[in-house]
Amino acid sequence: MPAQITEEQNRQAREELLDSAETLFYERGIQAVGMDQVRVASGLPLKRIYRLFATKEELVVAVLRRRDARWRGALTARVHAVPDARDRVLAVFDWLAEWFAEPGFRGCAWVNAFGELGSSSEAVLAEVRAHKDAFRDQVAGWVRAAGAPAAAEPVFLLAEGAIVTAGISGDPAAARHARTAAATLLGAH
Amino acid sequence: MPAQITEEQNRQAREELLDSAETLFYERGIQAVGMDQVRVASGLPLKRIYRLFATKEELVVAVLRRRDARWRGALTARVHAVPDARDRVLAVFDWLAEWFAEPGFRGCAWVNAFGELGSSSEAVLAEVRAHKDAFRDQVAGWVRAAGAPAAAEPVFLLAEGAIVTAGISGDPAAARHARTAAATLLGAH
DNA sequence: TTGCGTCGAGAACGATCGTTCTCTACCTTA
DNA sequence: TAAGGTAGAGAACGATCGTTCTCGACGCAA
Repeated sequence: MPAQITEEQNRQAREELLDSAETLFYERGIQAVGMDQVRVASGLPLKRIYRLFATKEELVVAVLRRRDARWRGALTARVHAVPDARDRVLAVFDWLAEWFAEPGFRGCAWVNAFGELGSSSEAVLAEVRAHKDAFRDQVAGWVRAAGAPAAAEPVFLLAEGAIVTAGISGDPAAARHARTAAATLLGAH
Repeated sequence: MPAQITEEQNRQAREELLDSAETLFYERGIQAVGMDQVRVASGLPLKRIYRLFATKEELVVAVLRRRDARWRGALTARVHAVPDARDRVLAVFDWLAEWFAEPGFRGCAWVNAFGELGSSSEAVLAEVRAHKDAFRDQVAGWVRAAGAPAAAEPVFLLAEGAIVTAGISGDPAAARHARTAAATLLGAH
């Protein structure tokens, strides 16, 4: 064991830290999780955690940013596996349905973060808005490619409504209803 | 001033307390507001606050419950002022648009509460679910009356999506987009 | 081998939280 | 008028928070 910590070790510790923090924050809420619980879950000394992220707020932002990349990346992969442009839009809701059915699904991490910190942390608010804008742009691109540009915003709103509703009610059926409505808005085939 | 507090005084103090707490909770978030700030804003002694509500959680639930009655009451009044069944459904989105444009609009108080306390307070979670179920039932009733029962859930999802989107982005335009989509889902006139 | 610098483990700090307690004043009733 | 009980004001309590500091251990350069 070297006395100096290598760059590679830092990257690995960073990932483990983000893994632990993301799980805890999503399960229990951000404010409900203390840095000491993050320390226990990650197995990293508090000192090391604070060397990687100067404040809890920075850690929260990093968690959200990495989750955004993974979440939208998975969505894109799933959608791009579908050839037909119209079916691609509907695949968004199929993907949402699977997400809703996952054990431990607790709604949208960004909406939850907004509810917790949107009014007290500018950095978190900016991260939440960046994620939503990016998601909206993705959806809009696929809807336009399906030849129904006017449906872009409504389809995005249906997705948002389904996510928040499934999160609160715990019922994944919202994805099905949103999918049907999206199909209607895209126009008859 | 009597030494004993009358029932009427208790009711009035309760309302003032709920007014102050609701404003603070909505503006800054529930966890971010201490009971001492509630005391200052309401002008009531801490002792009296705790005689009206045994815990902060009880106060939060009472705030949400009263807000639900007022919020859905205002919505109903606005919708019932419209005679045509189809226009009634669209009036929901007109009402939302006005709400979004109000200064200090910060999204859905129940969704925000869910994000903050949904995982740690059973009572708050139940209150949030009760509100969303009631709102969904209202919307569904109006949509069915407009002769498009299949559109009930999609219209509800559009409303939810518009609320959460307007809250995060700060842009009231979501109501307009949702309204247009709802009109389409209700069928051509 | 001897310092030097950085590490991990965990105590400690100051602030703040929800909640309760103390104490004084005053109204009510006999 | 005297006694009793309840009010308000605010200190106090114990817990917990994010963050920092202490301290002993250990790898590395000289």
